[in-house]
Amino acid sequence: MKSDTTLKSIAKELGVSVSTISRALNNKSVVNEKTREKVVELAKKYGYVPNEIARSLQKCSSHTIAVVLPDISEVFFGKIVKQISAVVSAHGYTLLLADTGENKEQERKHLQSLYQHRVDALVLASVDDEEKHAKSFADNSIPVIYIDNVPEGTDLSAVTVDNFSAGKLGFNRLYDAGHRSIATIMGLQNEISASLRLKGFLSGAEEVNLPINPDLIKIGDYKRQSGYDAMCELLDNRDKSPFTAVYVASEKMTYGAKKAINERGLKVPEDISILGFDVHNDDYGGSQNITSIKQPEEQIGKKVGELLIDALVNKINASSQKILLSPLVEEGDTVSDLN
Amino acid sequence: MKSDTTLKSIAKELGVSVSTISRALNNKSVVNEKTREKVVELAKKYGYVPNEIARSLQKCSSHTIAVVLPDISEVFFGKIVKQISAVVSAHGYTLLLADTGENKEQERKHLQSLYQHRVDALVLASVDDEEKHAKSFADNSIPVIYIDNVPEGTDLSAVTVDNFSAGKLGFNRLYDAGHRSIATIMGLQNEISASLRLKGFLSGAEEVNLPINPDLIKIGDYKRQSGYDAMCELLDNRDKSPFTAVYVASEKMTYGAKKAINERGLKVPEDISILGFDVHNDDYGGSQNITSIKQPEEQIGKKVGELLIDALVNKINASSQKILLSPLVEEGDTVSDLN
DNA sequence: TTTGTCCTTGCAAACGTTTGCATTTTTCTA
DNA sequence: TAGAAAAATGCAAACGTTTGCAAGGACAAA
Repeated sequence: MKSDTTLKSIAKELGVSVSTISRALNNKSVVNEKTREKVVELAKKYGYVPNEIARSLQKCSSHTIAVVLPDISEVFFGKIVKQISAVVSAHGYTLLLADTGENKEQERKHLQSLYQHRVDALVLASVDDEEKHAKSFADNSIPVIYIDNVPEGTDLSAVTVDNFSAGKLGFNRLYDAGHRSIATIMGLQNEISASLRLKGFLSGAEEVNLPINPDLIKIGDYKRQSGYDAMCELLDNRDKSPFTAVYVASEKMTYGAKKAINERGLKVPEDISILGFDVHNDDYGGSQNITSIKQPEEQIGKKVGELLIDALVNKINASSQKILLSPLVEEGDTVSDLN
Repeated sequence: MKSDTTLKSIAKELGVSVSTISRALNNKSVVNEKTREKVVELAKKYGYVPNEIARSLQKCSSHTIAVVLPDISEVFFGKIVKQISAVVSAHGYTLLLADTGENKEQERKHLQSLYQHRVDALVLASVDDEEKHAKSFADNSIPVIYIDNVPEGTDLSAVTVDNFSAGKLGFNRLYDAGHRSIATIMGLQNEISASLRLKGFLSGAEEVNLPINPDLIKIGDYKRQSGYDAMCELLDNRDKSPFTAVYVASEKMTYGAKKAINERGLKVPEDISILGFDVHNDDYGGSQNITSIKQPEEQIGKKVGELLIDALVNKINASSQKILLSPLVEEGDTVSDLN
């Protein structure tokens, strides 16, 4: 590969015009077969690699898709990115990745920079309460797809797990197993996804006319420590507010909660049942698989990729698609059946 | 933000030349202060965003860094990417990410495509046994930095944990705790990093004149299942080839091995001590923290970022830097002290 | 007033492509 | 063999910047 070989240099060597070289290499329009052969041969000899930047400028398309995430080291996002990459790279697109560190300001900076790079599309897991920065991509007809945290009432497209259903499914899984005193540890309620999960959970309870003791609802920040702390509070209050099961709404909080239970010498699921959220048992070191409500990351990533290809390659401009994927129950050994 | 506002359109509106607009906005060369103000004001009014593609073409620099990995959903890589992103984005660089799925052909395709995008640098965790594809970046004076798996005797730069030391450190940790029959589960020996770890392990044993029973050396493929399988074999042979501790050379195999032990009703560390590798206890759900040899991901990523900035921004062209970072022991509760 | 200096601005080329249109060459038909 | 149709090629503009060089104007010193 040589980056200093250009259409021009090949043209000069061959004594033909640049246009001919371009056409020969892109085998689009008609070029004399003998000419083409000579061109191709020479291009190979010199290791010609087209300059995508020049191409982008000319075509007004960078063949590039921005992916903006709060934390790429989270397995959840990693798996999604992996799928998106697989789908779009098959169509010649490359990912521009930005990690915002869950910081609103960083997110805005990255968006600005990516806009400057004239990305063809944007996939965004936002931590920003304002939508306008993402919106301005769409205003310039750059497709935007939200994942994970979808602003309420947005016009933009989105692919996520159905968080309301996930909350309800969690409640039902425990209720169906005979649990009637159910605690929960949910995420920060200023995030849409978290608040939907709680709503779903409560709605499940309401449907079966089971009152939920407010003392059994704890809020954490998704980190392991907060799951641990919340669980400790629940356990401390167990005399006053007893419970037989807990639904923990994030992977790391689930681990923290389990740790708190084990530390007190209680057994899972004999003493307390745990239903986790999005636990990656495959990657996980426990001897016991945790029953959990799973987000279908592979599906999310794949769907995002497909929407992107639809928009960019097939030029289908379905404005504002809202894809809600169903959560699943992944069975493990941490929920006991009281029936 | 508007992408259809260009230097030209602002120039026309203001009745001055494009050059002046460019200079005013880049506040490089001298421009009349009043002119600059007018330009800046108009640029803001129209939401002008420079076209990075045009800029790249002109400057022969895309402000873009390629990161090519076998599996972005691995926490190890995720953490590295996060750090690299943090360092380089502060200097205006953006990451182009490619996930090869541990597939040599995919890796080559991605490299080709990234080369085409004229990235300014390449960070590569390779699964390719041939070095030439990466080499051709360097041949065109594009800095290349290997991470994780560094080809033996390469001319290119590299930042990794010192795998030999990691192997030795693992042995010593167990030996110092009084263990004398030490098993190990290592990675596939065609990968340099894995073979170095084994060499380090054996070298540690040799230094203290402790013979290692070859039956106690197992090879896995880094996945959880293979750790489980290898451990089962070790346990099945325990009568013939007894051992009190095992050093498992990857995170997921560590989990698998622990599971195998627990399933047989054996206790860690009372019956068997486990020393893991690169276990992320923070993210991990076990009630017991696993003692392990840690790769300093944050350091790796940070160092890679710094080398990139040195090369790209500070124009220090130190050819072929080999950075070996020291592994650490992260103490947990899975190695018993026999002294 | 002249000369020279400095400040500000414009011109035009360059970066490497693609592509509509015009032009040349070839091939075919009558 | 002329003429037309078809095929192959070239020309030049365009994409949106940056930047070396030159030119213009203002102003001060002589």
